Amino acid sequence: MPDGAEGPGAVTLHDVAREAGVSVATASRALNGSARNVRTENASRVRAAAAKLNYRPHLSAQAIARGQTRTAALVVGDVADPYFSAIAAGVTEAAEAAGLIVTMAVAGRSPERELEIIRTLRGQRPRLIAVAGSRIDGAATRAALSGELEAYRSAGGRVVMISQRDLPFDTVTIDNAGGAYQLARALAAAGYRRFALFRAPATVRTSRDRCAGFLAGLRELGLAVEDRFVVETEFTRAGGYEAARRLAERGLDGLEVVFAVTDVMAIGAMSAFRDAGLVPGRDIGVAGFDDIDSAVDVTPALTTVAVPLREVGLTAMRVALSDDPGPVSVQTSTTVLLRESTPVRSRTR
Amino acid sequence: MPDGAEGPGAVTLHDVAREAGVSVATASRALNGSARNVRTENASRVRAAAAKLNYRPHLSAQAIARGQTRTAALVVGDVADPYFSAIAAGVTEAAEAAGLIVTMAVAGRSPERELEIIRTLRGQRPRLIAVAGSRIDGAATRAALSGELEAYRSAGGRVVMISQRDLPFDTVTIDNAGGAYQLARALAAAGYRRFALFRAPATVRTSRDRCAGFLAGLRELGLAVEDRFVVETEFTRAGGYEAARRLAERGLDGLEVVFAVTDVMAIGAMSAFRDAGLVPGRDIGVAGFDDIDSAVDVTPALTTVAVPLREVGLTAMRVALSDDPGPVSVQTSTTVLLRESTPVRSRTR
DNA sequence: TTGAAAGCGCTACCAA
DNA sequence: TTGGTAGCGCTTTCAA
Repeated sequence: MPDGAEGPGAVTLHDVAREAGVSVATASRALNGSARNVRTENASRVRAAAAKLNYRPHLSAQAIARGQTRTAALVVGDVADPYFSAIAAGVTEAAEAAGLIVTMAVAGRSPERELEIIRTLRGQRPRLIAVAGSRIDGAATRAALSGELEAYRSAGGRVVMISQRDLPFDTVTIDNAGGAYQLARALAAAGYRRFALFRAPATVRTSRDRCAGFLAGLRELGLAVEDRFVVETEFTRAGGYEAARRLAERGLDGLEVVFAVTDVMAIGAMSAFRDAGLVPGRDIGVAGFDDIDSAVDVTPALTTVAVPLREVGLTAMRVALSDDPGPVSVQTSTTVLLRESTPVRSRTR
Repeated sequence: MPDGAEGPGAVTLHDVAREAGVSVATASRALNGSARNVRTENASRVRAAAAKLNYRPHLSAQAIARGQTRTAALVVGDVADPYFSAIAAGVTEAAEAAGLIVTMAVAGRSPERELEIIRTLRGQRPRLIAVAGSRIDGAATRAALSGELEAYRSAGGRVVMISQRDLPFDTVTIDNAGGAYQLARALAAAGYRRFALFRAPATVRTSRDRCAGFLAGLRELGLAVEDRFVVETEFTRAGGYEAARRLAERGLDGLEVVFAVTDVMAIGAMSAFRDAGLVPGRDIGVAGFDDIDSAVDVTPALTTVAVPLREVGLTAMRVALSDDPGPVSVQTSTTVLLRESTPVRSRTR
């Protein structure tokens, strides 16, 4: 009893074995091994003893002895963000179905923090590491990150990147460019001609892909976004708010619709427009991307590109738990949802 | 190399020690122990070897050897729910600040699942277990849950319950009754007299406390809620939607405002009212509880009772990591926020 | 079917 | 300051 002050310490297999009057080996077999080779009577004695003492096997000890854990590690940018929490929901659901415990870490959108987290997580020897975060191009940490994950994989671990295809690991991507492309066409078909683009710094892949897809869609139709209507801002609600505020302040000047690269930003933008006396959906169209839960609850309901976030999480786990060795890449498709925030424009011309 | 097919296996301290030409003891000291007692030259050799081999200490092995882990366990009802994800954000933030890894499990609002999860989690030997979920009264699992947690605590673990005070452990509660009480008074002061109540089954503590507080607030003013306006429904957006739909179908019949016990339900209700051709805030007032992010983004903005969710998470961790032995109970206060969904009623009478 | 004992990767004590 | 070594709680041979 090393830590008397801290309480009696947890019950060990030894205690159970003694209580049941068998050896630890037998107790181990009865509880967590192939119970087949244990006499029924002994097996039930052991189980009774375990129940009586409220025994739980020490997972770390099992991990050491067995040489593997039953843990899945998940890295997200921010749990409180519905984008990530929906993915996390999918991941945890699949993990629990597979009998794995999830350890989750929050990188807070910082590549340095992400790297540090993965270093630590690797020490857990999880069965897999799923990384959901915006890959930042040109981050100084990229090589280190890749090396860390590579070392983990070569030691037998599985890596799955969610929504970031530029690292040589299993990947579940979202068709960001394709979805934005379709959105551009849909908005054009609804009569919109003068667009603004709210985006994150170009180093954020997700943002860049969505922008590129959107612009490609417009270009095919002979349309474009004027430079002064391209606003670079933060990847948050506040960023969207701020961008819209600036725009409204300056005057819309013929602008018809804003595409913000995430719903969260779009919702911030709607709020700013309203605060500036503009009615979203009437005075200015607004579209987002992701189809987070609240997209249907804002008024007017937000036009967006639906991403099956929970399913992305499920898929990531399926990929990571499969036997397929080579870097697999799964692309989940997206769906344009036109809602009241971008009503059909009847142009008179 | 036991598992040749699976890869070379992870680098161990032995490998590092050999590479550096020192004993494992020295390597251990240089890397994870008090580096003071290691000759500078050796220390840097070891660090160099560790870096070269991309070594990460096996956390499970450390846990076994040291007799304790650096893990915090968190149980939530549903990660994708903003209520829980905000709490989770607070918990993870505090955990990471304390150098703890978070393992998170989702109970899916089922007491049985919650119990099973806690059993498993206990095997992790985390430093603490934080349980954020709606306590269900009369659940058959209550005693088992309590026993499980008690066993964990008596073995030196810390338990903190979030928003549920009926178990004998450290607790961080939300002033559900008080907040609802204040809300009732505020609505009455704004001129409302005829109320509806959307609540979860009475066995859900949070729901019950909020209802009780609300009714107490009304009662003090000589007001009440008619039985036919008390709707029991699910604790979700769909539940709120359904309740409002039924109400609208039947006819409001003088009803002035609905208090739904969570924002998520209130937002569902707003949506149903709108679908029934009623304008929330004009034809019918709506109020919720929690002040989730989207409460300000719906239109009209939702009147609610703000709960400092992230802070609840932070506080829970602070309590659990403190030395204070006795069951501590911290109550976080709430704030009524009157918004456009319940405009002041000018009664002409 | 059982128990003794050798590890698993690491820490920490004890001697040197 | 160092290395040898005895554990930590568990699994899994290997003999009996």
